[in-house]
Amino acid sequence: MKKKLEDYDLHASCPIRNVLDRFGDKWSILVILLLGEHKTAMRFNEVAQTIGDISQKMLTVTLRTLEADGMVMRKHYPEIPPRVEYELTELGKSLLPHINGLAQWAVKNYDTITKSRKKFIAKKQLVS
Amino acid sequence: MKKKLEDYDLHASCPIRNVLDRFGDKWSILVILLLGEHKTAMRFNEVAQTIGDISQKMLTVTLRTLEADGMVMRKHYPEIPPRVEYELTELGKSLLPHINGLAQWAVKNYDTITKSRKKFIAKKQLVS
DNA sequence: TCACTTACTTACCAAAAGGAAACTATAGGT
DNA sequence: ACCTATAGTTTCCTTTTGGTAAGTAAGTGA
Repeated sequence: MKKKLEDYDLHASCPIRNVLDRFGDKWSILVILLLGEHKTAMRFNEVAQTIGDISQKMLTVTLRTLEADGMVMRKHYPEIPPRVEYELTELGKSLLPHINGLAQWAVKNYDTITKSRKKFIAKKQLVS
Repeated sequence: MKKKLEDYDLHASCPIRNVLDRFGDKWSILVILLLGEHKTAMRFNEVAQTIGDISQKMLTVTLRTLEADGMVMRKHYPEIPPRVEYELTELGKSLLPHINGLAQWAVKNYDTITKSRKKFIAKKQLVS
C-alpha cells in the first residue's frame, strides 16, 4: 500500500517527529539546499540535472510534498512545451539556516566520522 | 539483503549526503535529542521507556550506528544482570545545537505546515 | 530447579521507499 | 507522418526499513 499525503497525520501529537519525519527521505533536504543556493527559480529538469541521480518520479513526489508543506512554490506556465518553476517560500527560506548549519557540521566532521566508522568496524572484526 | 555498517561508504564523494543520510532514519535524531537533554548517562531500558514506542531491535541498531559514527559513547559494566550506559560524545554534543535548531523550527512552524497540508489536499480534491 | 533480570541477537515478515521504463499531452518543426 | 521538447504519471519491480516474537547469557533469589 502506498503512503499518500493524507496519511501523513501520524505523530500529530509530536510536532518535532511530525515535521522532521518529512525530511527523513532521500531527497527533501537536498532539494531545499539546492533551491536555497540558487538565487532564481529553477525548472524541473534543471533541478533533476543538478542532482544528477534522482529519478523523475522521486523528484516529482519530493517537490509535491514540499509544496504541500508550504516549503516550495510551484509556478506553472501554460506553454508548450510546459514550463514549471520552483523556488523556496518564506517558510522554506526560514529553514535554510538550520539545514545549512547541519550541512556545515557534516562537512566539518566528515573526516572524524569516517575514521570513527573504520575504527569501529576494525574493533568488531577483532571481537568476532 | 541486509545493509551492514560496512556498506555505508556510499556517497563517499559527498560529505553532506554521506553524513545526513545517517540521520534520515526513524530514531537517530530522537535518540541524540534525548541523550542531549539528559544530564547523566542513560541506560538502555531508560532510553527505550522514554521514547516509548521503539522496539528493542531498533534501539540497538540505532545506538550501534551512533556509536560507530562516534556520536555516542557506550559504557558496558560487566555485572549481572548487565548494565550498559549511553551518553553523547563531544562530537555528539557538537551536533546538538543544530538539531535543536531544527526542532525549535519544527515546533514554531508546526501550525503553518499542518494548515498548508490541509489546504493543499483540499485544492487537490477540487481539481480531480 | 525455576523464575527473574538486562541487554541484547536472530529469524521471519509486512510495509514503505524508490528505481526503471513506458506512456501521456500538446504544439512546433521537417 | 514523424520527431522533439517538458513535465510529468503509471505500472511493475526490487531494495530497504522496521516491527514482532522468540531465543540467549549468566548470575541472583525463592
